[in-house]
Amino acid sequence: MTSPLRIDAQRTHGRILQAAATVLAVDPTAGMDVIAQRAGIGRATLYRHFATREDLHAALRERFVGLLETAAAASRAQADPREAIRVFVDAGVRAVAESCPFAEANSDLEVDDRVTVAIERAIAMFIERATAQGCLRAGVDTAWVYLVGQALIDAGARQIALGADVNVVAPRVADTVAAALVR
Amino acid sequence: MTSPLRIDAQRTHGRILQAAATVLAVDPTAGMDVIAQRAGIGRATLYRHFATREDLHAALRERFVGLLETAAAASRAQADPREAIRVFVDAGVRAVAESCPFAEANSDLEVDDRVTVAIERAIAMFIERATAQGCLRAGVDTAWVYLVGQALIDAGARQIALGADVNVVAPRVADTVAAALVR
DNA sequence: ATTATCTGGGACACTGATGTCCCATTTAGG
DNA sequence: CCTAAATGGGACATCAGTGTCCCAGATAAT
Repeated sequence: MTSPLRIDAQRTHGRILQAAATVLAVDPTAGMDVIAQRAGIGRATLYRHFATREDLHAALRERFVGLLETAAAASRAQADPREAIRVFVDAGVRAVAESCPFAEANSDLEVDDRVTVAIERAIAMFIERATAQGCLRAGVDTAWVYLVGQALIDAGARQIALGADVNVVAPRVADTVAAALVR
Repeated sequence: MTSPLRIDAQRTHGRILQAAATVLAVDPTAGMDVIAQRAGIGRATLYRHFATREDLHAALRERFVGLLETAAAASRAQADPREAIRVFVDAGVRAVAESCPFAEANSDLEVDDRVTVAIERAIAMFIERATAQGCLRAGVDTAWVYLVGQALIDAGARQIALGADVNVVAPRVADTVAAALVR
């Protein structure tokens, strides 16, 4: 039906996503004009690719879901719970950093079942293995892992959007989360 | 010069601050009408007490600064670094929960020197003592303490605004931050 | 009881962000 | 080279949030 995008249009599409991710990570209320400027294109062109701010969010979210599900799978493959949480958080930081949209009034994510499902499965498996191994800190349950993980991942991703090096920040956040939850 | 407020007006003033704190903690972009409604008053009355949204922010920030400086003092009094960070974070969660929403595009706080000064002094002392005692985790510096502390304090405060019990959340956040930074 | 203060609510102007449309120009692809 | 697709940029309507004003009614203070 729809003919494939011309290659320059595909590039533009990607540039927009990238720009939106970094801009919105720092200021979730930034206007479309700011995003367009960051992407180096006109505002009208931005609207040709995403008819609505909400559409742009959806696209970002879609990319995020993919990255997150991959991360969850990689995490599951780890036998050691410490390593599992580390892998998941590391990937989570990268995912948020280049797909943004946690910040946008958390409401966005709760809408998408796939996100919560992927996260909660990963957390459940982590807790199970950590409990079996007796290294889970007292009082840590699913909700707390979720809270701590989300808070630190978001903070790390913001640093990256601000110019910090992903390969420094991501592992560091992962270590910190692991330290916070496991002894 | 200015005659003191009538007692019902004082009550209203307090109700506004309280309402603003809880509403903005959940959604920093919430409109003045939402805050007024939460406070159980009319929008016009809200503007009689705070001529500008920025004025309301300033008032919240002022309350926040006071609570934070008290917290910093209490933290300094603790000899054990673990206890010092715990005390500071616990008070920090309560301060954010009932005063100022960090979230509001972090820019707000960076403007106020007193906040950063109080925080950085507390952190510096913590790091110094923890280093002397050799219990600081590898790679933890001032910036990282700041990042981790802010992220978890904000997350905890949001839970409280959402209805969670302060006396459960605050100590828990404090323990988690301590675990994340000290071994 | 009387007055000054406080409040509720509606009407209004203003501003900034959103989304649409159009036209001239550039660029990819057959 | 030639056509269709993509872009830049400006003009425009719309809408939501902000802040102002006014008036009638309620409430505290003396």
